Amino acid sequence: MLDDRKLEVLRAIVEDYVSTNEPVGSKTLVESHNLGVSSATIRNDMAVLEEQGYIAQPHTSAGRIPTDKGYRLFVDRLSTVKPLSSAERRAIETFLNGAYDLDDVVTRTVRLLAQLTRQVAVVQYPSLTRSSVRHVELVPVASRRLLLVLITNTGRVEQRVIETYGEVSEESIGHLRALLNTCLDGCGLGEVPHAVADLPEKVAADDRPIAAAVLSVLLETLVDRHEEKIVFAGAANLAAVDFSKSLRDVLEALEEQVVLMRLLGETGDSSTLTVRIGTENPDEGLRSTSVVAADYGVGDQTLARLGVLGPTRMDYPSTMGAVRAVARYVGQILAGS
Amino acid sequence: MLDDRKLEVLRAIVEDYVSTNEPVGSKTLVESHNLGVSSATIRNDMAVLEEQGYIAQPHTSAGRIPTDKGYRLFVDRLSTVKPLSSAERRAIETFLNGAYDLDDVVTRTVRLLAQLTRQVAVVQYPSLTRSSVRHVELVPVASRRLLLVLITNTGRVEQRVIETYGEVSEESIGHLRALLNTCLDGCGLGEVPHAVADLPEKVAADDRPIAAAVLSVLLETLVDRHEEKIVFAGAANLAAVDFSKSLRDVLEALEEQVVLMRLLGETGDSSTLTVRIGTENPDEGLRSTSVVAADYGVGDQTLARLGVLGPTRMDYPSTMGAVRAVARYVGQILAGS
DNA sequence: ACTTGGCACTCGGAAGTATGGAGTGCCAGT
DNA sequence: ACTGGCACTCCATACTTCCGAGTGCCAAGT
Repeated sequence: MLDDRKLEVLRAIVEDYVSTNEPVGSKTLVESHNLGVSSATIRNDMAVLEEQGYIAQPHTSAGRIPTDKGYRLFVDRLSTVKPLSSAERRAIETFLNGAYDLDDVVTRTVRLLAQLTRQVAVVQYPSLTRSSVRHVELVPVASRRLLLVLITNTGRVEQRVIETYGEVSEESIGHLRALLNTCLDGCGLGEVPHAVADLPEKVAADDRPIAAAVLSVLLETLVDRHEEKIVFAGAANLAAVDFSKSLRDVLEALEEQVVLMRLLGETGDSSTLTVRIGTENPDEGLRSTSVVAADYGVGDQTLARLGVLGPTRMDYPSTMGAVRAVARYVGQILAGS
Repeated sequence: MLDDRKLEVLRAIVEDYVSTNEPVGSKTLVESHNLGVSSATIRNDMAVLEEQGYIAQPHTSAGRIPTDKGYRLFVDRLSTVKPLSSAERRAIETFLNGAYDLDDVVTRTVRLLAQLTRQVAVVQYPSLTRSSVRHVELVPVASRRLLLVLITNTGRVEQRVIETYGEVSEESIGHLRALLNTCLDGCGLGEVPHAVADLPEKVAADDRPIAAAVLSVLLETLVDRHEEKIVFAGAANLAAVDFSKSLRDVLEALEEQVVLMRLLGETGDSSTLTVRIGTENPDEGLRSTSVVAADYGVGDQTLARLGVLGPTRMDYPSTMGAVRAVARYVGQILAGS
C-alpha cells in the first residue's frame, strides 16, 4: 500500500513541519531532503498519503501537514527514540542528586523535564498503594489528640490527626506503636487492612477504643489518598507555541487533577513508553496536544508515571528520549534514598 | 489640585475601563454615570487628570485609560474593600473545612482563591522560621540510617535522612529522641540552634557522634528550608484576559519560586492588605500585572502570605475583599487543626 | 507502470486604499 | 465655571488588488 518512498516522504513532511511549523510543499521537500525524484512524483505520493488520511492541507493550494494518523505512523514505524546527549545526561544526574526528600525529588524532576523538552511536564507522586510501610509513628500533640504519621519506603509521609475522646497514657501509646510497627513493617499498603485485622485482639482491653480510633484513621488515610498527588511545570512553554484559541482550554485541563491523572494513562500497558496523539486523548481540551508518558519505579516495581505534554506538532524522538531518560534516573534516585 | 468632581471622574473611568476593557470617552462617561455636567466639562477635567499622569490615551483621539498612578489613587482614596457575599463566605468555609492536612489546606486555599477572583492565586506555606516545634521523631530506617522527622505547630512535616556511619542501638535512639523533645517542645524554630547548644553534653559519651550527626542535619534543615515553599493556581485565568505578548513572561515569572516570593512582598508592612500595581512590581515580566496580598496567621502571629495576581486592569475592591476573607479563614482553619 | 516537465488554476496573505465614527481640543458664548 | 459647536485626528474595518507558492492533471518520456 505504502511503499518505502511514500513512507520516506511522510517522515520528511513530519520532520520539516515540526521544525518549521509551516505546511510543507512538494518543491521544498525535494530540495531539502534529497530524495532522488522530481517534485511531480512527490506530488503523486502526497496525493496518495492524503487520500489515506496521513496528511492534509489546511487550504487548497497550500502545503501539507501531518494528521494525527500521520504522526501515529511516524511514531510507530518511522522514528527511533533519540538518546540524550551525554551533557544532558550529566545535567539530569547532578540536578536530581541534589534532592533531599520526596517532595524535592518530584519538584526537581518536573522542572527538569519541562526544561529539557521545552514543554509541559507532568509527574505523579509515587503511588501510595504500590509502596510499603517503612514506619508508623504515633505522637501525642494535645491531651486528647494524637498525630498518626505514616512513612513509606518511597519517602512519602502521610499524617492525620486522631481524636481520642479521652486521656491516653504514654505507655499505651508506646505499646500501640510497637504493635503497629511489628504488624506493618515492610507491609505493602494494599495489605494493610488485612495485616491489622487481628490487631485489636492483641491490645489490652483498656486500650481497645483508642486502638480502634487509630486503625480507623489509618485505613481512612489509605482510602482517601487513593486520589494520587500530581504536579506539573513548564506552562510558560505553552505560550511559545501558537495554540490559537485553545490555550485557555489546555491550561484549564492542566489544573484539574483528575484530567492529569487520565492524561498519563494507566500504568504498565505493555511498553513503558506510551504516546498519545491529539484526538487519541480522552480529554476535550487536549485534542490538539500530544502526551508522551512513561512508568517509573525502583527495580521492577512500578511506582507511578511521568510525562510530557505538548502540541501534536512536537519532536517525538527527542521528547521520548528525554522522558525515558528522566524516568530511569528518577527510579535510581528513589532507589538510593 | 483635584477637586471632588475630578476624583469622581477618575473613579468612573477606572470602573468603566475595568468592566469594559475599552478606553472610555467623555461622552459615554457622562451618559452612564450621571455626573450633573456636560461632556465638554468632563473633557476639561480629563485633560487635567491626564496632565497630572492619572490617565492616558492609547492613541490620539481615543478614550482614556487609567495609568498605574491612576489605579494607585483609586485604590488608596476612591475605593473601599468590598465584602464577599454571604454565599461566598459559606462556600469558603465549607470548602476549607474539608481539608485534613497542611498540604491539603494550602492546595484548597490556592484553588479557592483562584476561582473566587478568576485570577492567579499564590499561597505561601506557613513559614518554618515563624512556627514552633511540636514534635521531633527519630526513626531507624536501615542499619546505618535514621530518618529525622520534624513536626511543627502548623502541621508542617520536614524529614531528612541521617547517615550514622555505625550501628546505633534502639536505646540510644530512644534516649536521644526524648532529650530532643524535652529540649525543643514548643520552641520557636528560630530558637532551635540556641536550645540545642548544650545538648551534646547531656548524652552519654558513646552517643556523642550520633547526636552530633542528628543535630547537624537538624540545623541544616532549618537553614535549607529557609527557602519557603509556595504554590500558585489559576493560570488558565490569565489566558482569558488579553496580555498581548507578555503572557509568556508572566507564566515564566510565576514558575520561579524566587520571583513568587518577592511578589508577595515582605510580610507585615503596616496594614495586612497590600496592593502593588504594575510598575510598582519589582519584577521585569510582571510590569503589566497587579498583586493584592495579605498576611495570614493564627491569632496575632503572622505565618505567611497569600495573594492574587492579575492584570492591572482588575476589580480591586472585590479582589481585595476576597483576599482578605480567605486570609482570615485560613488562619482560623490552621488555628483549629 | 513509473516518472517527469509543463501548464492552468486556486486561494491565502500582504499591501494598499477608502471611509466612518468615536473622541479630542479649543473657542466663543452664556 | 460650564456648555454647545466645530474642525481635526486617527484607529478599525472593510474592500480591493496582486503575487506566488502550491496543486492537480496530462501528455510525453523511460
